[in-house]
Amino acid sequence: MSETAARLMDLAEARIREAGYRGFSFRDLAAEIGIKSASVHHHFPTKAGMTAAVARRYGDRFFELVGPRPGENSGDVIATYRSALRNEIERDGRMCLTGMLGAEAGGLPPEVLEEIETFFRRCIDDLSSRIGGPDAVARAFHVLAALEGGLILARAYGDISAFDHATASLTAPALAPAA
Amino acid sequence: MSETAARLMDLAEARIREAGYRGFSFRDLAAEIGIKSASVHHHFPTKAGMTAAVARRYGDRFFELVGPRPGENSGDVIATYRSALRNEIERDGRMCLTGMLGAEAGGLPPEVLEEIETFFRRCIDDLSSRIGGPDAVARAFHVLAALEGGLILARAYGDISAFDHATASLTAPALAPAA
DNA sequence: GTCTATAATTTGATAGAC
DNA sequence: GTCTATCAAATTATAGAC
Repeated sequence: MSETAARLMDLAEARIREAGYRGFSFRDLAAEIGIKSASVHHHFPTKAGMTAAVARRYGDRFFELVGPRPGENSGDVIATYRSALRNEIERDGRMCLTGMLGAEAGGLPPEVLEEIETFFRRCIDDLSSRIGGPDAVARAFHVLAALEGGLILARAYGDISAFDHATASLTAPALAPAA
Repeated sequence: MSETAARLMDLAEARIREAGYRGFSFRDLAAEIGIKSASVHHHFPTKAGMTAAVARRYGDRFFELVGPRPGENSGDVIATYRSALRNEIERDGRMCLTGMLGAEAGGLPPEVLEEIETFFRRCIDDLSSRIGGPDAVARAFHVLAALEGGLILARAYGDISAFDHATASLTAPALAPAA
């Protein structure tokens, strides 16, 4: 992949995380790096295809980032996921790409939807297998939901501490909620 | 408010929950009820203003729906919120309106953002005061995040059981996570 | 790989008649 | 309250020269 294509994907990723699938245009991306929109189409024929490629790359990076380390325990896994997603909003105040596109799922081209579904299935598979125990799958769903929802709250509040409040109990389950 | 205006708001709400703020147009709404887009502008001068009105009405309905009942305990409150948000995806497979707009926060007109922020603040205030206890605020954040994130997962999976898995532990905290 | 040029459509919004 | 007519801008995409 050319460096121009990579820069275009970087820009598209940032815009999608900021305003969603309909929140960016080829003209925007082109202008930002000083080329024309027709040249963007040379690298990515369609917007749907480009978005699917961005989502796939996002997933690849994510799973490399949260990959298992020898000797970890289940608490480490959740903290790793939490840290990875917190980093998104800490960097630039934006959503997780797949969280954004998951919310918008009903209005997305099929090829994008497929990438999003693949990403989340992979998350649940990975998380649940590393958490282990009888309720591992449900706990994986819960962790992922709290993290994505925590990002939404932090966005709405314009304050990262909303994410911290929302997700603190995930990594300290032993001390957790009492009625 | 005229019945036409109410129907337009209903349609806008459904579209936003499906594809976000940029996922609907005045022409779409107009066509669906058999009028012209110029007539929509008569009821709602701007798209941003209409969306803010839709968000406000959504919040008013929501808080009426989850309003406190005498004699409830903290478990009831969470179950009430859970049921209210589950109902969204159960009805038509769509997101919570404010969850969608919260994710898109970075790309929204200020007047819409303000409504979203107000909604979530009110949620946290209400939830935390009814949950009570020393960690009430953090628990309120956590509950709300898990519910909104649960909706995202259900959308991405195209399966409401993702929401159920993700949020089941919220209403049974005593039996919850063990390492 | 980038450009000019252009097509076909959609968008938010306005003016003014009825 | 709805219409026709229109606007200026933006959008995705293509053809073909350089």
